[in-house]
Amino acid sequence: MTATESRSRNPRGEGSRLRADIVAAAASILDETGDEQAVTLRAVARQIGIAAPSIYRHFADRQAILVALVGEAFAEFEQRLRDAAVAEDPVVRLRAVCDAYLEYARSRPQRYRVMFGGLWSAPDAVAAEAMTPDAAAELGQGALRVIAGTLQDCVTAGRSTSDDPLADAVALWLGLHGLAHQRAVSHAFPWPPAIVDRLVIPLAHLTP
Amino acid sequence: MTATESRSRNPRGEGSRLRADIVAAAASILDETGDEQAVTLRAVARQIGIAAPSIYRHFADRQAILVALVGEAFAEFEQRLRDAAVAEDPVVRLRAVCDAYLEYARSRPQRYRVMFGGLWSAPDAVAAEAMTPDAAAELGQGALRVIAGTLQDCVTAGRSTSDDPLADAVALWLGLHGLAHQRAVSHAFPWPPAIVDRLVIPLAHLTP
DNA sequence: TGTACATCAGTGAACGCGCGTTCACTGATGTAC
DNA sequence: TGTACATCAGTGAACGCGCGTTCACTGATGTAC
Repeated sequence: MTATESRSRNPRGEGSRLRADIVAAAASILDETGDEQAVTLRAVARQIGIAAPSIYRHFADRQAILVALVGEAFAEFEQRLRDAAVAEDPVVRLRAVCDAYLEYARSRPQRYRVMFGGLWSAPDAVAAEAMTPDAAAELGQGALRVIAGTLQDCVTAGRSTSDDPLADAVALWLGLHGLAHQRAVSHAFPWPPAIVDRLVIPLAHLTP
Repeated sequence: MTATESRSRNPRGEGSRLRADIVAAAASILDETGDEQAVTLRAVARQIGIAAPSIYRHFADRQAILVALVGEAFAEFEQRLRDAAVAEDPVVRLRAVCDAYLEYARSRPQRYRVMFGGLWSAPDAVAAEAMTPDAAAELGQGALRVIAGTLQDCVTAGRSTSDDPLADAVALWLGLHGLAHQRAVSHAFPWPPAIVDRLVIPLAHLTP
């Protein structure tokens, strides 16, 4: 969290490197403190070792940093799901996607919380045009499409009895989200054994 | 949000009325702004029409107000679920409990978000002894017990094939929580029809 | 090859703000004698 | 019945703090001529 002090100015034309550093610092502060309010311009600047006003060259305001952070996080998240969907067997593939989903949330609980935490429902963000309602609605849809596609494959292969894979993908996602979110939030919850199976198998209508 | 100004001092021995007013004001600020950071001592004091330091007679600090607010909210929440569990038929009863759960979250989305939002996972709250880890873990367990009891009744009546009603109650709760939380957070999500059925029926293993 | 100049990345000081909290206090009201 | 006093509910001014943001700036580096 302390400034590195060793930072030297970027060469000309590569000033946008600082932009990446800012987003990375914001992510690291968020992961460490677990509090999006702790991601202040000054905290970010301290961590990188720059003066706070330097941020304005790259972001319009504080909110814009968080918007960029969440955008990148969703892209990485979706990629993890895609990378997990490799097995031949569609049921194995679906289970791997679900595990990747939960593993992402477990490895970055605070980031997950903010991604799905309604940063966007706050009047501020949208009103300040940091993010359009359309863009906000699109976030996470990519991840949902991965789940829906894999579930569709299970149905096609006769391994799921879902009568509406798209709708059931939403239900399955809600179950995963409930678990991921509750895990991110509570350290002491007494989870029953095989809780993931108890969500995935019925929600995906997998046949034995 | 503006001060009433008409408030007059409580009679002797009933100073604790102000305590209730403080919690109510905090709840109203939270519901209106959707931001727990907006629940400041000064905002609460403004809303009630008192001076900010008057709060210290009733609460040790800012965090204590939020702890009291969440405690009351959970008690009310649990009562709603109990009140909903009246039907003779256990499946109807279970469905009514689930509907009451979702209705509570829909009517008080911001309060729901904070209740389950990990106010407690933040180092601050527990470290500041505003709340013990045990007390934090107990929150929401009452609501879970209502769901588990009703699901058990469904099994006993031969209307659910769950092999472990307590574990499946957790799974069902996670599904409800995922839906309630996502609804609280996103205004624009394209919900498929009958999403509640798609969660409750499979997670509770209800038989047709 | 030299030089004036434009561009770029980033700085340091300062602003006004709302906040949590502390402090010594005020003034009404009940109670002991 | 009167009165001194303790208790109680709440106040007003002030503190130091970290914040987002603005402003005029610095100094290195590439480029046009």
